[in-house]
Amino acid sequence: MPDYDPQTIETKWQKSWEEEKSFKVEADPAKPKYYLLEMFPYPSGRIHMGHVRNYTIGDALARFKWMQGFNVLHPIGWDSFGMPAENAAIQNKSHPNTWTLANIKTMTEQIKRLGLSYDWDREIATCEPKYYRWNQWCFLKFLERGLVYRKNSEVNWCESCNTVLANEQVIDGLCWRCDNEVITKLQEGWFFKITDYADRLLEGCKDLEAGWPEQVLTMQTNWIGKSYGAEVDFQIKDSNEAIKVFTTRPDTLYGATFMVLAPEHPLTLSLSRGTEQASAIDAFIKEVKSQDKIARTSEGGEKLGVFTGAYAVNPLNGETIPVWTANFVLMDYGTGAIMSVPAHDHRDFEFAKKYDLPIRIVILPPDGNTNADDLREAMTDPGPMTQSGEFDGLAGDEAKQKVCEHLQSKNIGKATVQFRLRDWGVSRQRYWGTPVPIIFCEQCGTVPVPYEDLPVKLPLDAQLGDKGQSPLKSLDSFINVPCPKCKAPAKRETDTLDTFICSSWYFDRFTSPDEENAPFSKDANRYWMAVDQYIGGIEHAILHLLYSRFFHHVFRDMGLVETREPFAHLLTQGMVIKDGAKMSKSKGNVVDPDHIIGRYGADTARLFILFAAPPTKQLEWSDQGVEGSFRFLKRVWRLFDETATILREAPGDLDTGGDLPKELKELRRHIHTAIKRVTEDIDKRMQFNTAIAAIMEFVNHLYAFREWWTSQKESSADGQALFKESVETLILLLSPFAPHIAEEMWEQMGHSQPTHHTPWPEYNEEFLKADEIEIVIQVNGKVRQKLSVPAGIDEDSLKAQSLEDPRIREWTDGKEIKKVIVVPRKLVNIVVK
RNA sequence: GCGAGGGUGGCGGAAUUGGUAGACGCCCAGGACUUAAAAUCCUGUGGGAGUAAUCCCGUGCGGGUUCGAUUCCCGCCCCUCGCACCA
Repeated sequence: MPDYDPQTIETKWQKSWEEEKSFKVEADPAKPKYYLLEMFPYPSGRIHMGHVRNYTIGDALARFKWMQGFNVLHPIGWDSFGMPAENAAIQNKSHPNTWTLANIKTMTEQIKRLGLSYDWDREIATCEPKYYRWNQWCFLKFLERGLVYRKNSEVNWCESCNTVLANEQVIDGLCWRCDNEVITKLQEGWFFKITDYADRLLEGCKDLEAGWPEQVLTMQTNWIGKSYGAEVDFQIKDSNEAIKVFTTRPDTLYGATFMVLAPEHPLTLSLSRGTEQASAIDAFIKEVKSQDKIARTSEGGEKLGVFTGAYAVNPLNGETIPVWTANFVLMDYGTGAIMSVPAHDHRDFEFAKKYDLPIRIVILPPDGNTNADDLREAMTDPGPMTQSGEFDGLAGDEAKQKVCEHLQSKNIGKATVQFRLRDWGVSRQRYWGTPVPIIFCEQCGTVPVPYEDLPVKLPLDAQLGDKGQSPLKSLDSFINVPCPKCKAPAKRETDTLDTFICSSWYFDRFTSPDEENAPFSKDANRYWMAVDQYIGGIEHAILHLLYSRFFHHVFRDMGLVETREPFAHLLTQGMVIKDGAKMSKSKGNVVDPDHIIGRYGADTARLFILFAAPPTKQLEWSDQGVEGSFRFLKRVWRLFDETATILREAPGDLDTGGDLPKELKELRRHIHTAIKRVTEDIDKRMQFNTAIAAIMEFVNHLYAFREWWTSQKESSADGQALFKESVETLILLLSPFAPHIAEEMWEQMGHSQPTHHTPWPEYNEEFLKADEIEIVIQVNGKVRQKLSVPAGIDEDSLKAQSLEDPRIREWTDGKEIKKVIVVPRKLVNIVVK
């Protein structure tokens, strides 16, 4: 009678799965497909509990889908370009490639010890030329489509990482990777025109409502930030020039009492020339430029401004209004200039009060008071226009529309939209990434590397500078190339591409990882995409998930993919925490997955992680909880092991002809209840914790049944058969969560087909019904009695029986019975007074 | 400030359509087995009163709807996350 020995069992089955290539799949139009994907890991060194949780959730689902008969694509790969490799290499005086490959090796071993159902034949690593050549291909194709451009601009710069960051990679003014403060810097670089797709990315969110968490969609929607409004031209006094502004409140145009330009706005400087404000403007521009961009753009920052010396004309009321410049107006949103309506905008109000500028109420307040002197704060609510000439009385969208029509008819403005989204800066001044496939030629200018010359290989013999400066800039063998057009000596671009490009289409590559003539095969893509279920951390809610959607939309325009969106369903798993905090080395609360697997086995680790919390919630690590899961698996093993003989001799089928004794009927009901609960918890609710709870309850019932059964003098063949059915069901229900122990028991039961190729058990509604059910009897909504009655009892008898019950009589005697509510199969509520 | 999600025993969490609040597990206590321990099994376990039967209270707080509310509505408090001078 061997004890449960996870190490032996797990080694045995992992070896078997690997040798048999148990989870290898091919596209097969005859079978329904299911593409399950976890966000592929960065090979940082060793796996942590967050990885374990991510992959365990995915694996449970994948195995379940296999058993449901789907052709399951469940791949894994490595997001293996990026800065940590460089930093580690500098520290260890090694090479990023060496470091990365060693980490992949270590982490592969660790992942394999978890018993995950991956198709390892599809493994990819983005740092391999056969992968990143297609990043370059995408770059060139996007360039052809006008979606890539180069510009000199103020960019986010991380001093510690020595590189540019995209807007999405700046979190609270800090670098997303190293938490260092981000500064702005003028830098030339490549941009992806993601703004061209702003509207479609926004609309796509609607397609995703059924499958994505609302939170993520809200974040994406806010990030794209579409605003409806109007562009309006304000004529500059005594000049032919106009200042173009964007406003979301054209209905407040009559209240525009001054204007504000961004300090960087070209008119700020030019308007002030020749006025007595010239020197003040010069000083102000200088001051704002030295001001930290983050501080400047954060709410509550002090609003500072200076009069430019110039005036403009309000196009609707003809009033002359002063033009100011101020730090809170940004050059890169809208037109870089605003009309200020202090009565109806918080910022304008604050600014007007500070610099004593006029305020005029043009939206009627609820109390009807239009005296601006009484205004304590800006009134930003919508309302009827007032003091606005012919528009008085119009309100809301109608008012805005009418004003826009008027502007348009006079050719001084029009309805328009603005987006908060900025183009995606993809140039990185670092080494360990995809080289940008561009050559600079003095004669021909910027020349794309011809497709047939791809990949532009990243030279692996380069030595990193000790501050992370890219060695490419000084590597003559890399830089010096003939111009593809004129063959004259030219120079390669030395920037590399943002690693987020690698992860923006890897899921497409998984459909045909060995494709040599394209980033992926269209046929394979058509069969496998979209990803049916994507699983990963919420930290990618904007970054990776937005970029991937952008790529997918472009691919669709290129005719490479057919689905509208790449990820049909998204699950954002919660964090793993311990002692109330995220696991981290600095806090010393890290639990090493290897340690847990070594001590209890992968099945215990998996079971605990799935049982401790629903997948989307954060999970508090508990060593005692792990003990509990281990104890449960031992309990399952014992149940199986101690009855192995009985199970082996059991007849295959139940002799259903005879009426079963009560205990057997009960057992059968427990089997089918367990199947129903586990199936629905996985499939409909994705709530593994309750699925496992249902299995635990089932096991408790099996123990109770076994005790009753072994106490019987004679054991019936039906009992034996049903017990066998119970244990086999248990094994199958358990197998997505704890696959090794399940597989071992399954084999010992005499099955040659592995569990993941065995159909998922089905329940029979008929067997879910009990003969006797418990009905709760309430008096005035309080539970006073519980009755066991036949399941088929009719309402009237139930009602009568309830009213006659002695204990209920104690509450109802001498009182007037106002009403009796009967909820079939559940309760009776007697209302008395 | 705006948006989203939360608040249930000592702890993690259940309650799926308005119908027995606390499933399942952890912790803890008691018992069985054992020379003993470990392992295992059994019992108990929201709070209060009571020998007990049983009763009262109880899902952040205050109200409401309802025969009945963790669930729906109104107001408030607190926590987490995201956005945040975006005109």
